[in-house]
Amino acid sequence: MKKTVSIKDIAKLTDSSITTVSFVLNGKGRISEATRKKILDVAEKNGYQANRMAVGLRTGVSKVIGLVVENIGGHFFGALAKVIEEEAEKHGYRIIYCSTNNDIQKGREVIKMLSQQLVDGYIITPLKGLEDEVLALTTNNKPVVLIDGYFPGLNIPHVLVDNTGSVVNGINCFIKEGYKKIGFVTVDIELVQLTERLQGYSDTLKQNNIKEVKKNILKLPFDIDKYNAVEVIKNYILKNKNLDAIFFATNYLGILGLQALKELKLSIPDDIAVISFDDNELFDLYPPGITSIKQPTYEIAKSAIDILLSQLMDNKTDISDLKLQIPSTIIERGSTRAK
Amino acid sequence: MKKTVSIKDIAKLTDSSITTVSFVLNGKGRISEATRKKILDVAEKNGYQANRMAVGLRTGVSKVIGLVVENIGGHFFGALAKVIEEEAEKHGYRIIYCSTNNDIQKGREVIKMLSQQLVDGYIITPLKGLEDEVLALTTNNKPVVLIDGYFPGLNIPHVLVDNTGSVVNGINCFIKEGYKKIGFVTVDIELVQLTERLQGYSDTLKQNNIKEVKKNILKLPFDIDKYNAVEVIKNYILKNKNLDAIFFATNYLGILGLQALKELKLSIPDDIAVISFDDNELFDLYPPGITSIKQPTYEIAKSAIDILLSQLMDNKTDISDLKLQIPSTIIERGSTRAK
DNA sequence: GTGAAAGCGCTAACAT
DNA sequence: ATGTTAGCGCTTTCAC
Repeated sequence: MKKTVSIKDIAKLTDSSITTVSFVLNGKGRISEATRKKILDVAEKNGYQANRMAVGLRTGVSKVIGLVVENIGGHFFGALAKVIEEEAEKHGYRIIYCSTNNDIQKGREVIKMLSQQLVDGYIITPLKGLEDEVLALTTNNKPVVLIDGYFPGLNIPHVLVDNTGSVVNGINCFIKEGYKKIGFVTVDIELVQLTERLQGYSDTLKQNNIKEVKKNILKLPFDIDKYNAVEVIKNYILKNKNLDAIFFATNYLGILGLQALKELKLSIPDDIAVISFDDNELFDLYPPGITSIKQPTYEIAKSAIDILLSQLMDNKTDISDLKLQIPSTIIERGSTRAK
Repeated sequence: MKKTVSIKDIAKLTDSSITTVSFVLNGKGRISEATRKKILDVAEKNGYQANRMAVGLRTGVSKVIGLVVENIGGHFFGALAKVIEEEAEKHGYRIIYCSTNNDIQKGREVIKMLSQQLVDGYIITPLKGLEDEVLALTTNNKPVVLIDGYFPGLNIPHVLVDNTGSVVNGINCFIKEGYKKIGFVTVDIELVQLTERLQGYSDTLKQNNIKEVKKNILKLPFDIDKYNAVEVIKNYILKNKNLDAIFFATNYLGILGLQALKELKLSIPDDIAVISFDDNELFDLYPPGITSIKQPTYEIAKSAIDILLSQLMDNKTDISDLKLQIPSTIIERGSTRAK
C-alpha cells in the first residue's frame, strides 16, 4: 500500500518549507520561478493531491454541494442532478445527494446530516415543514437555493417552472380545441407546485366562464400503490362520464391515467382528451401522442446551480430575491386534437 | 450568524475536558453516569454536531462513498443510485456521485478527484481503459465494487445482470414463438455488457442452427443524435426486409426502435417482433406491449452497496472474488406473440 | 473516571 | 523570497 504524499513530503523532497510548497501549489505569495518549477515538478511526479479534509478543516470550505431532492431516481430530478453536477464540476465542486421521498422527517434528518460542516451550499427541493431547517442553514451563512418549489413568504432564492401559467396554457389548449368539461387529477400532498397547478386549472375555468365542479377534481392519496392508483382513476373516470378531457398534474399521474384509459378501453381523444404535466418519451410515442407540458429542466437546473455558485464565490451580493419562475412549453400532440 | 458549537464549547459548558466529552460522545472510555448524562444533555441542547472534516482528518474516514456511473440522470443508474443511497444512509454513509458519460478521460478525472482522501470507498461503472485508475484505488486500500460491468481478468468484486443469459432467454423467446430471422441492434462502444449481450445472441442462434448473418447486426455509433439514430435504424430495417424480429440491446435503443417502426408504419409483431433490454413503463403501455428483459435493479444495487459496506466495516475479509451475475426476468408481452 | 497534550495535513499571519 | 509557527476540531495515548 502506497502512502499518500503530503505537503511535508514535497517540502522535504525539494529542500524547501511547507509554506513555500503551499504557496506554489495555491499560486499565492511571491516564489522564485526556479523553486516554483521544482516544486510543481516534484508534486506532479509524486502525484500529490491535497488532502481535502485538511484543507476543509483549515479553511472551512469543502467544495461540496448538498443536493436534496425528492427522489434521485426520478426522471425530473435525475435530469436536474445531471446538469447540476456538470456545472458544479466546472468550478471544482462535487455533489452529495440525498432523497427525501417527500417525507418531512427524512428531510430534516438529511439536512441535519449535511450541515455537519461537510457542505458549502445547498440546492434543496422544499417541503412544507422544512422551513426552520432551511432557515437554520441560511442563518449559518450557508447559501441555499430552492428548486422545483419555494417557501411562500420566505425570502430564499428559488427557481422552478411557472406552474400556474403552465396549467393555464394546458387548459386553454383543451378549450381552444373544443373541450369544455375538463377534469383535473392531482396528488393529495401539500406542495406549492401542486397547489399552483390546481390554481391554474381553477383560474382558467373561471376566466372562460366554466363552472368548477368539485367532483371533477381527483386528489390521489400520496402513498397509494400503482395498481390501486389506476383503479381509483378508473373509478373517477367512470363516475364522471360527462368529462371530455383530463389534465394530469404530474408525469407519473399521466402514465397512470393512460393505463386507466387503456383498461377502460376508452379512446384518446375521442372519448377523453388528455394533457399531462412533464413530457417523456412515452408521450411522444404513445398513440395518438399525448399533449404535455414540457418543463425547462435544463434552465431550471442551470439557473439554480449558477445562483448557488455565484453565491459561493462571492457572498457579498445579495441573492435572496432571486426568484425565478421559468415558463414551460406545451407540446401539442394527438391527445388534444380538435373535437 | 450562529457559531457552530465545538467539542471545546461543550467541555467548557460542562466543566469537563474535551477528552471526556469526546469519550462520552463516542461511547468510549469509562465515564461516570453523572457526567455522561450531563454532557449528553448539553450537547443535545446546543445541537452539537461533530465536524466531519476534523473527524475525517484525524481518523482518515470520511463516511462518504463515491458513486461513479455513466449518467446519474438515466433510468437505470438513477434507480441504482436511489437504492445505494438508502442502504448507505442506514450505515451513516453519504454518497457523492459523478457521471462519466462513458468517456474515459472524464472517468479518469473523476476518480482522481474523488481519491483526494475524501471518499472511503467506491461503486464504479467500469469503462474499458479505466483499469489502472481503479487498481490504484485498491492499491491505496480503498474498497471498490464495480457495478453493471467488470474488468475481464482483473480480480475486483463486481455485480451486474447476467447479460449473456438474459439475451439467450430473449432470443429463445423469439424462436419459441416462431421467429427465426432475428436482427440485433446494439451500440458501437466497447463495454463488456454489450459484448456479452451480443455473445448471447450469437450463441443462441448457433445453438438453434440458425446461421448468423453479419448484416443482421446493427451497431449504432455511440454519439449519434436521436434523429439520426432513428434514421439509421429505419434504414437498417428497410435493408433487412427478411427480418421478422429484432432484439434491441439497450433500453434507449428499444425506444428508438419503436420510433423507427412507427415511422415506417410497420406493425408489431406482425411485421416485426420486438424485444428490448431493460423494462420501462413505455413497454408496458405501448401497444401491443413490448417484451423486455427486466434487470434486477434493486438486487444489483443492494448487493453492490452491501459488499462495499461489509468491506468498509471490516476489511479483513477478502471480497475480491465476489463476482455476481444476477439473472434477469423476461417479461413477455404482445410484441412476441406467436407467429 | 478524568485530563493534558500530541498530531492528522493544511493555510496564512508573521517573521526574517 | 522563503521559513517558523499557530491552530482549524477532533481522537487517542498516556498520565494521574
